[in-house]
This record gives sequence, C-alpha cells and structure tokens, in this order.
Amino acid sequence: MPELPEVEVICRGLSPLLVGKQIKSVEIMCDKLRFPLPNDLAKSLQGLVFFRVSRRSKYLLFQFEVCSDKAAVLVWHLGMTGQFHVLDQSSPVFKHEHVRVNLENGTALCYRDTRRFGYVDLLSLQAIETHKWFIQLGPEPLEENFTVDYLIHCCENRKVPIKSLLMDAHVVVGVGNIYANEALFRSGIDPGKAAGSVSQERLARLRDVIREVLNDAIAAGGSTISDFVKADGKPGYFAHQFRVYGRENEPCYDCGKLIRRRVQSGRSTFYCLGCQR
DNA sequence: AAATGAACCTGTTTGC
DNA sequence: TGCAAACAGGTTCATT
Repeated sequence: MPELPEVEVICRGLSPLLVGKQIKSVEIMCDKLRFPLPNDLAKSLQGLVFFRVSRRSKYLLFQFEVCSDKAAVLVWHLGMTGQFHVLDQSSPVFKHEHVRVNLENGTALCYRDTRRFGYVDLLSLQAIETHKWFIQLGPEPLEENFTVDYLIHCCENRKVPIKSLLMDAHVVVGVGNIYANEALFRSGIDPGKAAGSVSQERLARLRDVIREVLNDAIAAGGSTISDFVKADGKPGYFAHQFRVYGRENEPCYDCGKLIRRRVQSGRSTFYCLGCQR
C-alpha cells in the first residue's frame, strides 16, 4: 500500500494522537506478520510513553520516552496493506487486525494488515543506525543530500531500466511503483530506458520532479487505490492527480495518445508513447 | 556484479 | 454462474 507520501501522512496523523500517551496494554491477535513478532513485544511495550513518531524510508519509527539507559524505538513497516487506526478501545476488532495497543486515555492504536507483508521490531535508538533494514538505505528524496550529482552518479554505466533504479532503495528511498511511474511521466522519460543512457539534463529534471510529485502527494493526503487510509480513517486524494498510473488505454491528458501498460521487473509500468522517450 | 523473477499472503477483478 | 488466472501500494532471496 504505502509509499513515502502515505507513510508520511500516517506519521503526521498519528503523532498528535500518540505523543505523551502511555501504553496500558498490548493485545496480539496474530503473532506472525511477514516475520514473527519480536518476543515479549506486549510486555516490552507496556508502560512506555510515546515521545516521537517519525519516518525513515517507508518505516514508521515510534520513539519512547527514556525510562532506562536504553531508548527504545518501535520500528514498523506496513508492507503492501498495513494500516494504523486510532480508535476507542470499545471499537470492535477489525477483520485482519493483528495488534492493538491500548493507551491510558481509553484510545487504542490498531494495526490491520490483510496480506501480512508488514513487519515490526523493537530496537534501541543506537541499534537503528546499523540495523540491516537501515544500513544500506539511500538518501531521503525530500532531503538536501538527494542531489542531481548524486542521481547522475547512481545512473552511470547502469543498464537497469531507469524506473527500476528509482524504485531501488539503495539509490533513493520511498519511491514505489506509483510515484516512479508518475515522476517519469512528468519528466518525459521512457521508463524502460537504461539508466545510464538518460542525459544529465533529464536526470536533473527527474530529481526535481521526484520531489515535486512526492510533495504534491503528501499535500493531497496520499494515494488511495483501494485500502490506504490515514490515521483518521479517511482516504487520500492524490489518485485524482494520477496522469499514468492505472490509466491503461485511457488518453494521455497532454497528447491524447492512449496510455500503455507493460510489465517491468514484475511490476506494472504505465507510460505515454507520445510524451515519454 | 548486475539484472530478473519468485516468494511471502489475502482479496478483488478479469476472462473463459 | 463458476472457476481459474492475473493482479495489487513492498522487500528479500535465489537464479541467470
């Protein structure tokens, strides 16, 4: 489900609902998501107070107030269909709700994940830096270190399609199938073109457009295809601004030619033959 | 080394 | 109508 904009929107929505609140109890309905849940997760979380909710790549980081020498961070990836809701504790359990964190104020943080591709671990703040989930990640696309020169460097001598390169978290994090397709349309680049054969001028444009499309999506509350919802349970509206994603055989808004779909590295790629070279 | 495809899981849509 | 195949926002592992 979520790419960077969706995780960012969830993060911003959850933060005011959680920060300063203490965990009363944790209910685990299913102990295996993509991986088995960490041992004693419920016991470890009990009594902790949320200090900060943040995001790195597509991971949500729930940081807790320091109550011992080890500052704990709950790291949570939502896979394809993960959702967080904050509800009253009396709310009935959702279908596919796997974890419910009850807070002292009577609300509950509910994790629901139909396909169970999500995963979670409880780490020390220090351990995050070197954890295998984080050690190899590329820069955040919205941060200043995602520069044109860096992107050009990443593309040098690479034969992999430019779209696959954009979706590679070693290069840059947070860009999934939707935003890779949309950014390549906005920059006029054929998604199948070898990364190493895209000109520096067009890579410069691409870098700017990636930031633009992600910011636009965050502003619209993310993209809801079927099941993405924000912390308040409402959908995001960026799907209304899709110009290629999911528009196979529909006319291009710019040139009128029909949007094509092809499968690239196992993922659907949508593009306009008229606008993308 | 680099690139592709399968696997993980469940639900929905599409086509015969 | 029924059933099977294809497809879905991500990541990792195995295979060319």
